[in-house]
Amino acid sequence: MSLGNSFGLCFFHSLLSQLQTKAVKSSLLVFRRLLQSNLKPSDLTFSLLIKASASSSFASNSLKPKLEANQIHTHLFKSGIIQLAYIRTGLLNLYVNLGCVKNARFLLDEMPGRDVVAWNALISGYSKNGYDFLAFNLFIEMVREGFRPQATTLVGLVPSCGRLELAFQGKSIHGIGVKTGLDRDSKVKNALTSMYAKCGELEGAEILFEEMVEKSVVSWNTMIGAYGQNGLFVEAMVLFKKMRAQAVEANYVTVMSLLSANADHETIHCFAIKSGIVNNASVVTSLVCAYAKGGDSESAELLHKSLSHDNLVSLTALISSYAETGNMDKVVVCFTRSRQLDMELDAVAMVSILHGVKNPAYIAIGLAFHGYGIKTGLCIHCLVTNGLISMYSRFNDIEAVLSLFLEMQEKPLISWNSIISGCVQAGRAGDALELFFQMMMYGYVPDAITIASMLSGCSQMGYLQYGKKLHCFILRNNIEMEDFISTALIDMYIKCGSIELAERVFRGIKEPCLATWNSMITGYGISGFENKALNGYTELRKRGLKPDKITFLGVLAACIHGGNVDKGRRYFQIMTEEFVWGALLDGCCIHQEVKLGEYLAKKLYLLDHTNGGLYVSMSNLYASEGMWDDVARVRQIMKDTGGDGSSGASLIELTS
DNA sequence: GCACTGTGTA
Repeated sequence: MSLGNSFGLCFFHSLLSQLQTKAVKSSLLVFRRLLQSNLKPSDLTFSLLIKASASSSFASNSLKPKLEANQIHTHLFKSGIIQLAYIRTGLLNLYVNLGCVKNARFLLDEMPGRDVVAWNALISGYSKNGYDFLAFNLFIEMVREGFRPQATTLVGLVPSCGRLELAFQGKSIHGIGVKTGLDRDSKVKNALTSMYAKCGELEGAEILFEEMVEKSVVSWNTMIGAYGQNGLFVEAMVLFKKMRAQAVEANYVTVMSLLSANADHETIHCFAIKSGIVNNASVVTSLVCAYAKGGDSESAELLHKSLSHDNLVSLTALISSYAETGNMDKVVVCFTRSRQLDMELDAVAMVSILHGVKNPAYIAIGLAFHGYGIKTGLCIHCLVTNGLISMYSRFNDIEAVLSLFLEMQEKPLISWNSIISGCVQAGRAGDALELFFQMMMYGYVPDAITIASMLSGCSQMGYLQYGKKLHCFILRNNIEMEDFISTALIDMYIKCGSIELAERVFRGIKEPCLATWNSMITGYGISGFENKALNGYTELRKRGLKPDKITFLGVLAACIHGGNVDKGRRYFQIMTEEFVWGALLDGCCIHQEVKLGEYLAKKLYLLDHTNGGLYVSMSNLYASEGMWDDVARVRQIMKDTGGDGSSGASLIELTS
């Protein structure tokens, strides 16, 4: 009998250890089978059971693994095996992997003779789950109780300092490492390198990296990532080449780090194929994200389909790339697919979708997603509420915006920013100003984004005095003056009638971006400085910037204002010869010039009647003016000609 | 060691 028992157990043990690597079916199922066979599980059985559950519990959002962990916990409790330290730590680790840090904490607190391994498990558990302060406090508690930290302790704790950008605490840990000699451990060195990089102290990272005698692939990856995170993309690539030169084999993290360091995704894709890393799901997901970000939704979708298991991150990237271009039909298709797979969207995906609801024609879809958000509880996230606020403010529904805002339980700065910019965009600068004062009364300090919105509000109302106060605020608080803020500031001074002050701001900028040039050119135009506007255009071209629709409208407005028809005609010719007419048509959407738009659309049709984008632009233009009958008419034409304006397939049909 | 995300200018 006892021999039978040990044979039976051996059989189930080997089954459980196979599950660890395959991680397919529920390990608990195997365990139940074992109990049904009247076998008595030993501590080894439980150890294997816990390990098998832990390896299959990752990347799952569902409740099932958590319930399974609870069941294992119960069995352990009933059999008394939970008293064994190594079993208890295993269970603690399982809870940590499932994100149940409270249960893990309970296990540590009630542990009779807890050892340093248990402390390590919970410290790194807190850190992994983003409870950075708890991780730090636990470390202090551990040291106070007289435990000596190990290399594993530091490896678990140091990432928390990087995430919180607690450089000082990170350095203290580094100090402890030096004192105890633990810093000689290569894992500790890698963790510290990453911490310095995340805190923006690249020099520290470089020193540690150079110091390492034996650089593993993890070390190289860490340093490549360090450069990438700090915007030094060329350095990241150079280091990758060095790594290759030293014959260190790249792995999936290398590929992902390079992708996030803005490396050309097609090149990296080739490299991944050649080195056989392309089968890795994380790499494919990152590639989907890279293609999606680059606007190549088609390639992104192809890659996404090649994944054996659909995952939310990849799907979200795909959804957001469709949403970015306002292609809500595709977004809905992706959403439907996620429902069929029984995948629940998260707040990040929801936000991407809401971002895509720009065209008034899709307002019903926006409302439907609002409903979905309420039903699923996603609306509790302030991320989602901010998305809803922006969506409703795009449609000037300020009442909806205000009620959403009032219902928010916590109102972080970003939500104030959402609602203030929402009011400004809806042309209600007065309300924006009132909210701005309220925000200040609550003790919030405005950031660059608040200021940019408020400046835009001042332009609307012509509040020069208040605009000047905001300018002072920017100077006093050393708020970054480039691009957004300076453009808004210039625009404010122009709209408030002070071209001189606008010029002064403009001259203070070293490298004005296109938007800044545009606002200055437009400003000169409407203030009657036609020549200065045209000089601005020449200067901008000299600097190698590519003018866009707003530049052209600014230049044309300057010519019209100066009554200089000939010059206007000449610039108009340059635009039509060098750039597409379509840019001008989209420009009409911004200024809601329906008549001019129709004229341009006819011209464009003669040039290229297969251009589906033409109909889309016209439909958008009509929609922006609320001319719904005309929108319907254009859509009917699109249907009749078989072009839906976006799919490549229909274009092939038309030309064949 | 890694991927998806909101608020801002013309």
